[in-house]
Amino acid sequence: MVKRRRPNDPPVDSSLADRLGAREEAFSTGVDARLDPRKATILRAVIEQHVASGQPVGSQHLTASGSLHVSSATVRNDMSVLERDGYLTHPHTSAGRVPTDKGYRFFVDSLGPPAMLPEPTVARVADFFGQTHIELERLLAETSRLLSSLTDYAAVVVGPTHDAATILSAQLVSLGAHQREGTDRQVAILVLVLSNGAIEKHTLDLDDATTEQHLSAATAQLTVQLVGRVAAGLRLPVGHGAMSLTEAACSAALHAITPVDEHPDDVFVGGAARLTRAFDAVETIRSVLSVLERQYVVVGLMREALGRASEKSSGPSIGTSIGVEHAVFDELLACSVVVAPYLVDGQPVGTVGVLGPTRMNYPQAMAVVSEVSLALGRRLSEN
Amino acid sequence: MVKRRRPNDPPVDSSLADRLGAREEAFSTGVDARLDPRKATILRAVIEQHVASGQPVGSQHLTASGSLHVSSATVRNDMSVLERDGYLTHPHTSAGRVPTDKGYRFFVDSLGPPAMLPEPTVARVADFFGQTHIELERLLAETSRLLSSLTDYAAVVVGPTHDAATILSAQLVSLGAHQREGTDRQVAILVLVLSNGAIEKHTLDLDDATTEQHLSAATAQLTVQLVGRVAAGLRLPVGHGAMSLTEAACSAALHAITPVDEHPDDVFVGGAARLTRAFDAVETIRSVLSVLERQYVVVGLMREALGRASEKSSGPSIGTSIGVEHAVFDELLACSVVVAPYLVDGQPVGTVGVLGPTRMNYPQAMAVVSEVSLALGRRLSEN
DNA sequence: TCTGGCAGTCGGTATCATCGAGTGCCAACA
DNA sequence: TGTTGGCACTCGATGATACCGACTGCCAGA
Repeated sequence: MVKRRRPNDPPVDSSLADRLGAREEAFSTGVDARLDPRKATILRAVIEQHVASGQPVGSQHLTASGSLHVSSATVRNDMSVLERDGYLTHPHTSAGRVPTDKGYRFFVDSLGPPAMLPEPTVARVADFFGQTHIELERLLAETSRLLSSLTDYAAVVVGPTHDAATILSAQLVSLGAHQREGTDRQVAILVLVLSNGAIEKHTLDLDDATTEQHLSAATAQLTVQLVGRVAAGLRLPVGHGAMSLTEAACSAALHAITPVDEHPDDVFVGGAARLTRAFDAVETIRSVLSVLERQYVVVGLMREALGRASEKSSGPSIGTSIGVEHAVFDELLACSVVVAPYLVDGQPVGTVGVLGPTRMNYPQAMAVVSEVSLALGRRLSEN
Repeated sequence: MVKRRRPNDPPVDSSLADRLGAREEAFSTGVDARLDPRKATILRAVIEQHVASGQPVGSQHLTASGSLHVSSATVRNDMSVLERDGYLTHPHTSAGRVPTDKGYRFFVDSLGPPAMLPEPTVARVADFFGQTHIELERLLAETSRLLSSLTDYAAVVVGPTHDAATILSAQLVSLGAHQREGTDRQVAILVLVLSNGAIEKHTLDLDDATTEQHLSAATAQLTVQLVGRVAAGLRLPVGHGAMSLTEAACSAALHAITPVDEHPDDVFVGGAARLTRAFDAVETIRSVLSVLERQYVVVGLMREALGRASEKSSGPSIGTSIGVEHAVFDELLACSVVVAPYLVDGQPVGTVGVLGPTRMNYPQAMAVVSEVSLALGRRLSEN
């Protein structure tokens, strides 16, 4: 029964109160004074225990686990304050405490720079990205698997934007003629190769019997007009009257590289099956999985989480979004997201992230996401 | 209490016994005489009820549902024979009967040609494939969603093989030089456009500083050597000594269009989240979902099921694989698969299918798969 | 060969008592 | 004022028990 108290690490993000004040409406009492050191420690301990065990944690458990040198009664008092302030709840009277989303948010914001990953993990990441060159698409898909396997949550990789990429090649290829609604039509496909290794395509519907000669002429024109230009700089040629073949192709090119909702950036979701372990209610599993099947929603979610990125002093910026914070996606109320952008030549071009239960091992997830985003960026910067 | 008996439809696939004999080892009693009409009717009724309700079905329920004009005692007797012969089981003494995989197999084999689909379903399929042209990949992905939404099971679409397709264009594009392990290397990407609308790509690692001139020369040579040729006819040029750039590119082309295990045909899995409703054990859900994430396994499963296709007189051949029949994939013991090839210009080039619980609505699933495979084939044959 | 009747089986559900982890509060104390 | 030990109270989880009902299996009679 040692009763020594020790001064605990007190770093509390001062913007926390503001950021959460607007969000957690159920809690409007103005008591947003930053937590005192011991309460912060207790909150952290509750979260760590709860994440590890999945069970509500009681005051006895906490004091028994050692690092806290106060009596269980004191812990109880502090916990009830933490509950009043919205950081904890308990499912019923005689149960232990469970962190709220606000509690997790505090926890995440009070984390320092990402912890060191265990050596084997670092090695796996290095091995993975040290592989001989593979297709961009495949690389991204495999990256999502890697992330998922390292964290045991579902992982998302959003492919690089084409903004900074230059067009290396443009080609119009005829797929041949076919009959449609009585008239002869012809379908051609425009293939663009971009400097980031992506290949984008778009079909064109040609309304008259365009000859091969027309197509190769158009391809030549396209080569002049497009190759070497930065993808983001593409503009629609101002057409006067009917569009020429080249103009139509330019417009198709623009479509091909512009992500829209129905044709989003490439998104790779890996390890979704792992989420079955993360939740106990089957209905939750179902709704989360079906959200993950809608790519544009996933992209939106990643963007949302990235917007919440902390501007830490060192290391990459890591975004987190916890439960109610992305309440727009109400199927994901029980989920948290940890994302990081990856940089090619210093510019953020895409994101990687994991999606798991709010009861997530944040430090580990953040460390892994950070490591993988750095490694992926490095890899893509190579050429 | 009407006691009139009526002669029921007796078509029993005579090859059934042989096909199952080798498979269901737990059942070796030689009693493989085809089922008498009433037992067949009872079996069918049990299956239909069980599929509809999910519950074991008892003799009373069957007689109450009307179409069976015998007493429950008679049904009981028949059911116990059906159980002895391996078509039914019951989970415990005081429970009703549940079909075995062998029971489902009998049921499926005794089905006639696919039933007519309800008008709205037919309309949805027609609408879907009547859309203006979209990208091949997108079309296939959306097709898997359509299938899934129509059946409420997970759906799989395997993209068309390139065997019959001709090469429309081949192009080598440099992605620029980069440093790797001290030496200067260069990466180029070979892009093939095939007549079926597919675009295949493969990266080449060039070990010396190849110039743009070399690449365009090689592209010209490739165009001569490859364009117009049938993809299946590609052969590796017999190299004497070091490979020339063109030879290397040809070899890359071969790789690009040859599906191997690590680089399978395009596979699109849609609606996997729907499987959460199909099983009650979370562990089953998890293992099935994680199998669906391994594309090459899915391809193998589809192939297996397609090999089991019935050679019915009319309509497309529909393959089914039920539980133990694909015991190789032991995670899928609780699953059944219904697949059909789709034909382009009369040739089967790919498959569509659904994967659901063995307790599946086979007639409906088969009708939908059949309809969609026909429609997809028609659509792809258009150009 | 079919049928009605009846005994027997056994899982599912409801009820009830018990247990114990955990809280909240209070008085005492540093 | 903040901390602590003690104590009453709450309430879900667990386990025992009984009951119900849906089924089967069997048998004797039509």
